[in-house]
Amino acid sequence: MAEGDYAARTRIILDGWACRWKGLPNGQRQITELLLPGDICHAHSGMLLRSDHSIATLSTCIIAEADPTELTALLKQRPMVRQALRWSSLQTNSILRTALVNNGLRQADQRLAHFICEIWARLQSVGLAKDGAFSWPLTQIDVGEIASMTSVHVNRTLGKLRRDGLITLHKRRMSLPDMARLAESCDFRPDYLHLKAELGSSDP
Amino acid sequence: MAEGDYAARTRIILDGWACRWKGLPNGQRQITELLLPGDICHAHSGMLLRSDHSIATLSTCIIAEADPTELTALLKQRPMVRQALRWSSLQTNSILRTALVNNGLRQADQRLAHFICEIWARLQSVGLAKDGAFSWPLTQIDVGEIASMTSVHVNRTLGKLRRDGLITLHKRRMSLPDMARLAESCDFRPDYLHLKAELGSSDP
DNA sequence: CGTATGTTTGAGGACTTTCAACATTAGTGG
DNA sequence: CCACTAATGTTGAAAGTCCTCAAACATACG
Repeated sequence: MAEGDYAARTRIILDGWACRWKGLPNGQRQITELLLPGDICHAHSGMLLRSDHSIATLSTCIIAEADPTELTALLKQRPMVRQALRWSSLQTNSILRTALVNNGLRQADQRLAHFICEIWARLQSVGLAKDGAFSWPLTQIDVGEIASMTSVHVNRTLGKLRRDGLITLHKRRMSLPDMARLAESCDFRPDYLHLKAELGSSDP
Repeated sequence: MAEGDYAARTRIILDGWACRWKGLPNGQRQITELLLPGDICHAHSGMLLRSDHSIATLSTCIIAEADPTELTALLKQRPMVRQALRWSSLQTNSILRTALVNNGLRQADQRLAHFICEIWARLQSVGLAKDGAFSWPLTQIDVGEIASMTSVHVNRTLGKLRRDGLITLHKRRMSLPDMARLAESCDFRPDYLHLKAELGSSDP
């Protein structure tokens, strides 16, 4: 989907990684959010807003598409589904705010560490991270466009995290030997993801 | 309102400027959004989420508070109000994404220029900017916490914009002598605010 | 009118970028 | 299955942007 398009159907990522991004006339790009398996793509249905950003896949993906009329019906009948969509929008909001803090305040090493922690937590919550290890399809260029730094500096910074024994990254696979130390190094506190506790409270 | 609080009542800013912000243990702060007159404060009602950020005023403010039960009733009866709230949430989203691009990709002068343009556009849309001039209650420290830079660098950068004849800032009043050149200097395109066109389409 | 808050300016240093070259990996077609 | 080409990763040196520290100045508030 490209910037300026009218919001398309609601989609859900079943497998693979995608992202939302915005570009500048000079060619620079900024990835604003990662879309991981289980994430909802557009919940704009019915608002007829022009999208202000683009969406792209970062790996091969399997994506489910919701039929608009059925979705509307579902939303009328099932308040919990409506609530889930609203929850998703608030979580997105919260993740965006945290990204702003992360990219704005922390410097390279802590910034990447925090980003890695977030991915870990999100994948963990959908069962895709076992023993602190998970698939990592991102190139260093991708990471640069997420963390607002050049791929060269991403490379050097990942090297530092490696030398510090905080991460192992090989063949598109990331593993975190010492999760506690990594989280502490960048003050990662997963509250902002609203993952466990709130999922429980929305059960009844 | 402070981080960790449970989301409070829905409020609307009638006059003055406020903001949402997050802090780091070392004392650094990042302002993630400005709340201008007409903006809605929390539309989280009923979700019982812990807030992941704090809210503060940046000037003296006049704020309206909505009665939770009346608001719930209103939302049931008036689909347009519900739509307006959803629209507000999407706009917030969009503004956050643009801030991420702005702070991440542009450098100091263009970054501040773009920020100033955004404020102008938002104030303009609620009738608070006449002839490209408007109230500017922010200190340079505030601006630094918005744009992720030190107040010293904000000072030097504002000086540059002044010398370039792009802004005039005196006694808490900002005016933009050459709006077109300012907007062009930072590639400001207000689409992402979804201001005019969409307000029209939600009229019927 | 004094004190706290905010602005302005200088010099030096730190982090990050840029440019460039080279090594490695992944993808494609024979 | 291998060979070849494009994409990605890695490393060095130099330059820039921005930050830190510090002090002087202006402004706002009680």
